[in-house]
Amino acid sequence: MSRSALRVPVKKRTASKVERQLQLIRATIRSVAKNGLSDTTMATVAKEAGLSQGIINLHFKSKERLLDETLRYIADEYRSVWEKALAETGPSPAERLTVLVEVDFKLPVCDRNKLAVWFAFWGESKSRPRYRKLCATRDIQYRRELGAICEQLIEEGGYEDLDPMVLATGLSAMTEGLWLDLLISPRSMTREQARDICFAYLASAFPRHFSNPWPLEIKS
Amino acid sequence: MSRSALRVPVKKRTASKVERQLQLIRATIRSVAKNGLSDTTMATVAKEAGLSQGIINLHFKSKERLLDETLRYIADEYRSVWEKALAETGPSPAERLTVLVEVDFKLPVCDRNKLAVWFAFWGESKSRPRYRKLCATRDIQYRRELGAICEQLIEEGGYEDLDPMVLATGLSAMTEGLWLDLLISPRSMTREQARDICFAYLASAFPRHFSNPWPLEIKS
Amino acid sequence: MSRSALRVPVKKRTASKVERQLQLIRATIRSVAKNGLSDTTMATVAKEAGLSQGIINLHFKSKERLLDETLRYIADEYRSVWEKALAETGPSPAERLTVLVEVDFKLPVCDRNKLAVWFAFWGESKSRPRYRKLCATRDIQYRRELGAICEQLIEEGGYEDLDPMVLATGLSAMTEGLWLDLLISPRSMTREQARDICFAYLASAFPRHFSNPWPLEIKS
Amino acid sequence: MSRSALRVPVKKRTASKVERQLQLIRATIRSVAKNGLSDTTMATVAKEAGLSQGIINLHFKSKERLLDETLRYIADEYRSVWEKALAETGPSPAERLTVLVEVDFKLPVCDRNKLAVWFAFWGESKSRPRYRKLCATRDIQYRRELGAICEQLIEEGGYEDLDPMVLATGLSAMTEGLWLDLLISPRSMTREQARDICFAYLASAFPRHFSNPWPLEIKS
DNA sequence: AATGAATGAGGGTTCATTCAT
DNA sequence: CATGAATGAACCCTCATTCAT
Repeated sequence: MSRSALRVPVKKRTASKVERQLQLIRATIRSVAKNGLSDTTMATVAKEAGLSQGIINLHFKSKERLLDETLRYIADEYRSVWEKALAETGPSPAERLTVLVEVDFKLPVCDRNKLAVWFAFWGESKSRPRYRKLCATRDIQYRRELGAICEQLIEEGGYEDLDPMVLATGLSAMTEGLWLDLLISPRSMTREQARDICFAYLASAFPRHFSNPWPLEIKS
Repeated sequence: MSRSALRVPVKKRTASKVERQLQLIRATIRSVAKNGLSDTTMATVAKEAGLSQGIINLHFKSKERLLDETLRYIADEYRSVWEKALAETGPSPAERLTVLVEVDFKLPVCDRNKLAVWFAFWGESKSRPRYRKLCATRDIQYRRELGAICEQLIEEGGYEDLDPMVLATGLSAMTEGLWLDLLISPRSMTREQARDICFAYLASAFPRHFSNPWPLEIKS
Repeated sequence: MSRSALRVPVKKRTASKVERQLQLIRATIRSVAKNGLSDTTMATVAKEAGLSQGIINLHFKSKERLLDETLRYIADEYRSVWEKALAETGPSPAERLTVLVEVDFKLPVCDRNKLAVWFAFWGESKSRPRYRKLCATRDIQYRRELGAICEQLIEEGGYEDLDPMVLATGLSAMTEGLWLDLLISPRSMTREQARDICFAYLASAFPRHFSNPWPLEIKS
Repeated sequence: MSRSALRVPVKKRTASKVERQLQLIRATIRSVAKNGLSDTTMATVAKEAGLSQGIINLHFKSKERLLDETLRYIADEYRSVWEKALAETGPSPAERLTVLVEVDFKLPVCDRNKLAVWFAFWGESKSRPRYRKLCATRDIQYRRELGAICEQLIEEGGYEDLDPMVLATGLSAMTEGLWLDLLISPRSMTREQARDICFAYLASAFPRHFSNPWPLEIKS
């Protein structure tokens, strides 16, 4: 009997290829979080994945491509998470806004390893247009959505002196800044406290839709 | 014709130690901004400074020390800028808050090269406790001051349901997030617009002390 | 004409780990003999081995380790040679002493390249405790054996006024000194003449067991 | 009054040049003994001398020349010591031989720093013809003298079956080997014990002129 | 004569990539 | 597909030498 007769269906082989790539991307995330981007080498990733040295160049053509795909993976995941969350939510802008804030401070988005990866790439983004582009794409979609929701809420709630893009940009920036805090000083805040700081902002801006989530007891 | 007649004004061959170190630190900032942290080498820095390869190890013992000193330089500069600004401002908490926000979005703090350096280091901070420590030191001082000012303003203005640390943390996070936007998408916003997004937040939180800085016209 | 038709027998691209390490150690011996210890670089060794630069750090972690292993290799070889020679010799102390001297002036021990390595390391031994330790280990075993044999011979032959350790130390020192002569002035003496100088010493000390190996005709 | 009028006599300046060179040579000896030849740099020597970096290239043209002069200094000193010792000794060959052995194991010759330098250079001598030449020159003179004395002693004492060059070479080799022992294992022997091992050799070879210097109590 | 800042070639080492197995 | 030995370019760093002071 020939060896090939024993083989599992070809489909499995293709599937396993995607799986391997995912395995390597996840190993990359762990390595970047643990070692930093500049100390992440093909070796650290391969070791983290429990595989051999040459495997990355087999599945991704180069280190550059591996990093690109890793960033794309996180960006795609982020987008699919909030899109799914919105899809499961009713039309109320306040509720939709609540949902958007909440996913930003829950797993799988607000995972410290993934935050480390985000900031690692952001940290290099000025000098690497490719990263900036990948990040920007993610961002534009999100801000557009956020802006639209804010606009609805302003109109619906009669907050005439508010600018939707100011709100969206401010909230988005606050989220990113809080992520940074969670990354750098994880002791100073929990994810829930970070989230509530955003809700406090929303309570200030939209007092008839959001209320202050006291008390928070943020450290120093 | 004598050789000296042909001589162009030559860079000083010797300079004071402090001067050279500053020159190298500034070259490092430019190189990190231009090439990213992981593509910043002794060669790129030396070239940026217009000096030879070996000079860095002469003045700083190692690359590691050069990067540490660069981060410290920026952190020190930041701190001295806002301390000086506060020292020149009266006791009114609203005015002090205004000043703090304004320095964050003016030169020399809100310089795109320096922002690139901040985020480059933040991006590696999870894996490099030394960086985290250096950054944290800067941060703690700033937040304490910010928190104290918010506390005064809350008390003075009768904003009883506001938490000073929530305000301070939120404002600080928003600033950092806006810096990130200015770094990654410099086209989407000016420094002044970014600043006004912060003032919009303050206007929401402290309506009797700050007013909305309309119109902003933030892009997409 | 196909390319493969032109192919010369190619060096194996992969070899067993032990084989490669041995290849590199032998290349190190040649390089130290040819260039001296301080002019032996990773490049000279790699070139001598016909391999690439990075190979040494792949098999030995560092240059330091390569040199350590090289010294250990020679020391181990030396010890195994005289131990084997003694094992093949009968119990007569005079015969055993003869064998020990002979081994010291025959290949593979008395190889000029290896002598060069010995003296290269001895020359650095004062400032490198590691080398001293490696050398001392070799020495102690040898002297102990030599001392024991001398003791037997003294007792057996009734050389009551001789001290075994003085003989052993003196003979051992003379051997090392002759090695130095063979290294520095290879023209002045052959290995056999050097050996016979030792036998002349033994003939003086143990006249009833050794006789003078005349004539030697040593050059000035 | 002109500045030059205040100057000390020119002679002093010339004398100080030689002094400086001596100072640097002595610093080199200490550095080679302490750091080894391959870790002896212009910096270690300058520091050992308490002078500045550039001074060596000022007084010697290069590092190579400094090392040459250092070796020459030690070789010259050695020669002048034994020549002076012989000059102060009568015509008796046994006495002259005694004197030669004694100076080899007394200061300033048998100084551990200087031994370290000797062996450092010998260790590199195979690959550096210049060193070999410098060393050989020293050696030839010494062996010729030693051979001549042995010849006289053999003739005078009727040791007909002894070969003067064998004795001279053997004694000289033993001395060098004992120096090596003193360098590598200073604990195992004193200079006096080493000397007496040589005298034991002479007592074996020339029983009517030398007697055994018991007891020695050499360590293992 | 003496200093020490500056240079730049060359050292050891790392690491992305290749390729025989 | 997968491995890991091998490569070689590029990294950080050292150090002999130069030269303005």
